[in-house]
Amino acid sequence: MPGEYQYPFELRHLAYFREVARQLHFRKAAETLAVAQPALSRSVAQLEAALGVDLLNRTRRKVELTPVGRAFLERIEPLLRGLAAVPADIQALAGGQAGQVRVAFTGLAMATVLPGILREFNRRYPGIRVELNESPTSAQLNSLKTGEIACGFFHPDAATTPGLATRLLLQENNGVLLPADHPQARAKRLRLRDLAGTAFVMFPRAHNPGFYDRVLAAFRAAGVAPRIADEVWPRANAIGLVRAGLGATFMTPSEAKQLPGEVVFRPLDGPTPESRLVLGWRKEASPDPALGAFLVVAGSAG
Amino acid sequence: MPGEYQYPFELRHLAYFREVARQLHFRKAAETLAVAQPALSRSVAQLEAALGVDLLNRTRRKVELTPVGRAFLERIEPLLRGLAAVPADIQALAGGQAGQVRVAFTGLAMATVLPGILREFNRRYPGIRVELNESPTSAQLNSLKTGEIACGFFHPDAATTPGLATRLLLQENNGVLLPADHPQARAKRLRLRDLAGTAFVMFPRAHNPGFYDRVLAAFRAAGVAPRIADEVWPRANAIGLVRAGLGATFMTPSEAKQLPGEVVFRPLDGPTPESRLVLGWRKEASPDPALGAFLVVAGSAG
DNA sequence: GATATTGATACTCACCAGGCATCACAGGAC
DNA sequence: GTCCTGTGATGCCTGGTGAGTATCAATATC
Repeated sequence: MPGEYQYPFELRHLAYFREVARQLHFRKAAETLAVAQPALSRSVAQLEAALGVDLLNRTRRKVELTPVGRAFLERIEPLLRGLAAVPADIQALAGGQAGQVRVAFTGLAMATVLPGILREFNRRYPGIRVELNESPTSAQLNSLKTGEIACGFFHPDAATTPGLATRLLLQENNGVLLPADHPQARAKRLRLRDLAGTAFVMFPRAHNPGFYDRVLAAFRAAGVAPRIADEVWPRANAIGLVRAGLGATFMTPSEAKQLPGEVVFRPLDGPTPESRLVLGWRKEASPDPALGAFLVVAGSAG
Repeated sequence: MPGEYQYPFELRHLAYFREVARQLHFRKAAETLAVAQPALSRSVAQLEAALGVDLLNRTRRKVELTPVGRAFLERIEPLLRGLAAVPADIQALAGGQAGQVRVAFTGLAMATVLPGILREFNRRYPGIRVELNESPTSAQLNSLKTGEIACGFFHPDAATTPGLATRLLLQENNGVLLPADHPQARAKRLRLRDLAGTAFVMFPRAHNPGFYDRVLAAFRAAGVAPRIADEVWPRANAIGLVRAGLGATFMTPSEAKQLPGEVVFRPLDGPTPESRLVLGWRKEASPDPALGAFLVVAGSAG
């Protein structure tokens, strides 16, 4: 039956036998093990009795392994070594000194807060590996629920998912990113209605319906019919399309700071959609220590 | 310090925890383990205390693994499975139902008793693998001393090596194996002096000086000067050389029975060297059980 | 043959794993 | 709300056993 206690020995027996097998000398092995020699003799004898097998050949003057004893030793040694390493590894894991965090992010996060957080995190927790995956908000919410990711940088919708904790990292009104040769590229400040007729590069609505709808609402408020040219993902490609002159796109000032030339960023006066970036994770009784470490760093950097 | 007892837990703790982690239910796990629930609770609590880490998250209504607990479980499961398999494997080994025997042999053995022994051994001990190596007598004696082989079929010299047990398997006077077109091939019986001038194929003297010298002694007794054409090893090649007409060679009747045509075997009257084949192994306090099984079969077949 | 070395044995003790009884708490039923 | 049931933890006691001390028995060395 699986699960039933099935070991005719304890680790003590195995470790004692191993030491005797190494030294082939009960007294010396007993000293190494910090135990009295009779206790060692009995423990090994018990092990042999439990297995129903002779492991050692004792004359009064010398001890040697039987062939079966040698085979037994070879079998248990790697297992004992494996078990010996477990406590330290687990403690490192629990102390947040080892392990991994799976993190999802959107393009905005990568263009703003994420690089700094990662740099700081790697400095403070070199033992923890961070697994990064760009992923739209909607997919992140799913992955959080299934446990596929430990936390995610995403754009919060109106409805907060229960069981999820979030921390606001960024909240900015969007401006527009224009090709350098756009007619309005000279203007220092713009309003949405100045951009009637300009094609916009968006992302698929399902990825973040909240923001998508705020964009449409801003157009409506400005009395302009939106012209959506392409929907593209991931985010970096949208910037590429703007750079290629295919259209404009919405962008926060923080993100725009990172961009090299050939495109111009202009803030928008009047109605303009707002972007919010949050870091979200599951509320849990015993959070993953590696995640805990990540949250600390992300919090102090935010 | 290597060798010191370094485990903050016993197998019991690990097996108990594993069962609780599987069922996520202390009472059910306790039943499976045939132990009372309080004992199980305390054992797991001890394990957590020893590691200084929370492995389980207990509310009064449900139990779940912490992330660290999951990592711990994943670490110990393969090790526990490995240890669980050890006793049965070792007992099979000790019972001679598994394992391997390294066996060396000379050409004479392979041409006479060895195939039958192997057939019978494989039938009776299908779990034991036999590792075979053709090897001259002198090399076998060395390999026996070093433990490189468990037993060997070889040709005993006058001096028996101490610590070695042997069993005589074959003792026959040699005849000669002649090419089919040899002048004396028609004669039913021969004496050594009839073969004066015939070239003989031998083996390097160092491989079995005892027999080599008995050959020379037989020539001397017959008043014939030996003519050694080639020295070749392994044995099968000598027969090939005879078949090719390059010379004659000494051979026992048992071995000659196995040979197909193009060569003729003739017994020798008068002085003729004697071949002895023995099976030899180290005398040991605790012999390898796989070897023991092999010796039993080889004994009943001999 | 005397001596030293070494593993096994006898005896005792202290510890602790395990059992039983019970508690404390959380959910569900109504 | 109240009761009931199911759950893991706690308190207490006992039997088993691992470990220590003293000693024995056997063998190799001189």
